[in-house]
Amino acid sequence: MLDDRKLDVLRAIVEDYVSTNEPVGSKVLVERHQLGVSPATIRNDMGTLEDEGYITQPHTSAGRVPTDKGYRLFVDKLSTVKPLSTAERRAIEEFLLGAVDLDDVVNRSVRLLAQLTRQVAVVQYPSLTRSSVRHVELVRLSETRLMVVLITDTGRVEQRIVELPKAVTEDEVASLRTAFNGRIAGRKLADAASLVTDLPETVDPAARANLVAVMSTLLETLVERVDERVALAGTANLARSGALDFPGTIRPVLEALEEHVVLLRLLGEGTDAQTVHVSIGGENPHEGLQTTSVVTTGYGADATTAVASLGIVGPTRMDYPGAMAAVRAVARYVGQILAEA
Amino acid sequence: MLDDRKLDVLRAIVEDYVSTNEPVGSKVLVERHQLGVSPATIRNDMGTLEDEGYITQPHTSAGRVPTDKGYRLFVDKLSTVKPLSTAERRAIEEFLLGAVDLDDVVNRSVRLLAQLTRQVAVVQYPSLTRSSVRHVELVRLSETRLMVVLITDTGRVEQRIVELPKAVTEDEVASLRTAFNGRIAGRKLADAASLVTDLPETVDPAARANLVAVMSTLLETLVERVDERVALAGTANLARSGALDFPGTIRPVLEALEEHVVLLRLLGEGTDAQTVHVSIGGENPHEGLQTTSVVTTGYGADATTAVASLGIVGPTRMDYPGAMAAVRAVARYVGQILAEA
DNA sequence: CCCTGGCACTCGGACTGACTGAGTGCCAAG
DNA sequence: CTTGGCACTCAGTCAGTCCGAGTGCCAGGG
Repeated sequence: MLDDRKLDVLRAIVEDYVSTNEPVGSKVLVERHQLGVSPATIRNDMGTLEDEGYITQPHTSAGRVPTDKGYRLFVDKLSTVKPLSTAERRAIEEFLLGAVDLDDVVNRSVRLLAQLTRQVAVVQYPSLTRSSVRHVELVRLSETRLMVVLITDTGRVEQRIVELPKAVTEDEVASLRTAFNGRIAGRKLADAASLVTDLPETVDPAARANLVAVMSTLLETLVERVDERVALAGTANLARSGALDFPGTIRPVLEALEEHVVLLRLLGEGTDAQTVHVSIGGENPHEGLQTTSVVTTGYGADATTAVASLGIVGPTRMDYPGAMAAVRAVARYVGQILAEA
Repeated sequence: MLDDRKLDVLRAIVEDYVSTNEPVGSKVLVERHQLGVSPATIRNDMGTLEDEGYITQPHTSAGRVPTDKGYRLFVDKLSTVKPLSTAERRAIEEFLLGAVDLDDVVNRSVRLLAQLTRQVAVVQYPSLTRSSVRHVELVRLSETRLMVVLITDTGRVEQRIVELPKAVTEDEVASLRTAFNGRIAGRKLADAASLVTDLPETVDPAARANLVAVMSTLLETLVERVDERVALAGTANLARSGALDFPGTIRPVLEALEEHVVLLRLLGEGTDAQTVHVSIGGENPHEGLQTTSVVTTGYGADATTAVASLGIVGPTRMDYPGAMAAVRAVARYVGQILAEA
């Protein structure tokens, strides 16, 4: 059905269209690429490509434009990941090395990614449940108020204030602190929940009531913590090509990007640190993102287990090889930095 | 120069233009408002208003549109702050009361403000330097690494990891902790810096080297902490009226909004918790915001001292009375919530 | 002195029709 | 299977026309 030349034609169409933003016709196609045949032949090929649904023409007397399906084929079969230039690599490295803490790492990454791809960049903070506990700190604010501070190995710090049902002394807090840290430090947060539950048996029964309160707060922090944080940058890039890439207005896209729930769902697709996940146009779950493509991948301290995801959002007319390369590269560097911290 | 009727005319022009988004002519003006005179008279008034630079016409055969100067006069002299409906007040209250921690308060506020005004909302996190210290916690991560956690009375928590020049024991950390907290808890962060400096005299000289390291980190946190955080919401509102309000593209505006430095500078203008500050069009320092207006005010636990600012950014063609009322109301509620926490 | 109605003028926006050129689909021949 | 030729379609552009909103100005009246 689709012989090699037709695939070449499709690739050429995608590449030309991405770079020129204009429907591409048979004539310029043979001029710009060495296809070795005449425009008429290309026209025939384009005809079958259109029949198969890979390309379409905006109106009768215009050239062809790739469809979502066409981009999909291009991404899956026709494109090779474009390696970044050494200059780019060095820029990434330098830029990220200056980071002082986790917030800074995330912020720098997201800006960097936006700048590299000239698209909207999204970086998820390292997930709590997928990180391990480095330390739990209990701070006695008053007799009945305790601040629980959770520090993970990815450098993330979360705190919650607990109202205690019963007053505690500084000493009691100290013993709780030791008990907790002895138990769950170094464990995955997901496991920590169960470890905490059977802790009460081993401690002074007098402190039990308070313990339960603290425990439930901890659990709440890690389970009910749906508000996983994300950082966003480069929204101005959406307005770059005028309204050329988006039908009428970028409003629905901006709205979708403001819903962190939506973003997290997008990022959820690419939890694997090895592969780069691409979601094109209509493949996206969210209504407002039907005209966009999303390129994501996971990142983490080691290559196998991802602690979170990052990626970009842009028009379907996007430089996929470049975007995929940038996303992958930034993910690797971020993972590396996390591993060092 | 400008008698009462001319001012009435200006007010009418601003109000009509804001609601219809169309240049307003003399005829519709007398139809929609009870001015008691004929269109011809209005035309004369409009003529002088134009001579004075308060209004302008986009092209010859069109109606008039307010200039920045016109909006300025309107805001200063002609508008009365529109009180919010009780339904709106209740909505604000309900929405903010559900907040669980500082992050939540800020996020809810910014979304609420965006929704109320249908503009871009900006909320600054309570400033570190203007808050007081509730507690300083030192966590010994390893022999030479210490985590410093700073908790303010506004509920903000900041942490930094310090590399110590010399190993410390758990006991030494404990004594440092007590020394710090006895010294600076309850003081303004701005004062804390000086209090810490003369601390060394009173402590075990052996711990000095470490102390200096910790101290400088603390200072760094509060002084060099230029990266005051801000939350942003409602950017999709910029794309609402198409490109009607912004010449060509909203890109420069989006770009400006991504620069947190710019945002902070905008918010810096309105540090007073009593008054609402309005900056119109060309009055804005930043290039990309020449076509926007900014409405800000300070907020804080009590009415006199503001710990941070919040506000909105929108096109100069904006419902100023409504925006000012919403900004003020949200600021008050946020202040109230902070006072309770 | 100010207000008013009348009138000529300007000019953007909408509509029309003609033309151009890019691009296609199809067909018959190599 | 490829190719050149040809008729066809249609978006975009340009010029011309018309309409109406809105203005500025002026002379007359309270």
